[in-house]
Amino acid sequence: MAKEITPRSENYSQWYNDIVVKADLAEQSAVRGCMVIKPYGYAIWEKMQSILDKAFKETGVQNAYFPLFIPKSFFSKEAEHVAGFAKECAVVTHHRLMNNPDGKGVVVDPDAKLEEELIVRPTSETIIWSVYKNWIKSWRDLPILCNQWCNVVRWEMRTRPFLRTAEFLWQEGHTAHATAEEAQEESKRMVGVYAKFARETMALPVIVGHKSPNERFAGALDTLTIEAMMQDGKALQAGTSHFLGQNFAKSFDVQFADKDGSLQYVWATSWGVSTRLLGALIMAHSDDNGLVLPPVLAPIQVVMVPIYKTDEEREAVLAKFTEIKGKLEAKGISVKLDDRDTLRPGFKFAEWEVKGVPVRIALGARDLAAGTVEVARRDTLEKATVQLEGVEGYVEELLGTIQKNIYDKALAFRDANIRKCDDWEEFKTEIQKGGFLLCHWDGTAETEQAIKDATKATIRCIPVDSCVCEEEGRDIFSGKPSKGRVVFAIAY
RNA sequence: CUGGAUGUGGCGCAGUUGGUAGCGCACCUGGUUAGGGACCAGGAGGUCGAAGGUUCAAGUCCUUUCAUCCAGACCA
Repeated sequence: MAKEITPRSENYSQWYNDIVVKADLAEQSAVRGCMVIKPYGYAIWEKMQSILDKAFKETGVQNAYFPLFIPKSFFSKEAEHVAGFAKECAVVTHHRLMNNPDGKGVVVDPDAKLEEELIVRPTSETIIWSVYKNWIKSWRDLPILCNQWCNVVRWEMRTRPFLRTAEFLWQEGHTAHATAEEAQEESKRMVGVYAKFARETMALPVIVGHKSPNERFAGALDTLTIEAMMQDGKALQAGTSHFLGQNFAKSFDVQFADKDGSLQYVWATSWGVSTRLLGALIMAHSDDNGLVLPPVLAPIQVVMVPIYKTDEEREAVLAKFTEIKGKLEAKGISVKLDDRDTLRPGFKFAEWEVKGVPVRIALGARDLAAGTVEVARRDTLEKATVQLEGVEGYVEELLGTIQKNIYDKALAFRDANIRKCDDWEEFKTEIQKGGFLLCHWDGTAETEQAIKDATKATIRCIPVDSCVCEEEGRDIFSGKPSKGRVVFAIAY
């Protein structure tokens, strides 16, 4: 089985695609720009979902579900919002097919044209706010904290597995509050949930910050983001949390009677992360041998590969493995005993490596005689011979070590690729090398746009919890005064 | 939408100046193997993206068309 992966250094895109395919995460589908997420890839997504979902619920958020289709009239109520999404919407115009009169296949029945077209949701703000209008009458009804796990469709011109697909899975939270402060706090709380998840679960050292006005969500007053650095030095927006002000409340006329009897528009937030997180995971941690999964997210944390020549040896090894497996599972560790009799050990080693399983245990007659076992770790590819007795404790500790090591490695990489830059000429060449540049910015959209036009670099965020750099300086492009540095990078 | 490229067994590819399709991997059978992607022997599987044209003869030449990939443009 050919599983060679193109080295990162040769073609980063190809390297990424290879890992997606060869680690058995996803494949291309018959529909342009849409992918099939395979069981192994989906299992990782399910782990992400369960951890995030728990974190959401701890903050009082409840899950709900809203329609896939949005009447065109709903969608066009918020002017900025529609401007942001209009170019990439799938539209339902008919509701029936009929046999082709010329006998070949089926055609759309022209008589089944919808009076009002339906938009396949690119995001659900509009349909949700049309519903919230009926839910909200009094200050006692607030806050409303809903999240939905669903798919959305954005007809992107160019797609890439996980990073940008025409259809993708995500969660979108939509909250309604009585005051601006409360809404802003909610928005901050949720970006905090994302940052904690990215760092502790995905081992991704993200930077939290505000988006510049140019990069904000269509219809938001403020957008908070977690920005990650990929191994080619490019930035990836991994999650966002928006303070929507009263824009949607006003567009959908959502008002409530306040304690003092006055009628007020509610304040809103929305926040989301998507299967793009899987793309971030792949690009941040993988190496040229394949996927590297942080133990917390790995569907299989430990794989056992038996080595034997005879049936007697096989039975003895499998019996010992089954015993260890029980002990590991008792500690909550997910274990796969690869007892396939048709494949050789070397093949299995390579296969599980491509799939990113954090720990591999190999056991053969030689080990049984010596009372030892071989434990290999995916992140460093190191192998150790350890005592069979108590190996479950060793493995449990190792999983924690690996989780931490993957994070530390990514953090060291990120920090090695962040630098300050105060000279425009230097900026133009440095930014092309990848990595983040911390530069002064005068706060204007014009400057930001000019820099983007000249270099393709955008302001990834105005950091609030790492790389914070509040100091007086002069804008790298315009030379105007600045109160602090922001993060510039070329992004996915 | 702009460039560039590619469509040939499941996957990856070769196929000279046109002569009726081949290789590697995977698959099936049998055997030997087994501590880093095994080996030997045998076997099955394709009207070469689609449509039309030139020709005695088209995977190969011409026209049209469809699809995909890469780089742009685009993208909360």
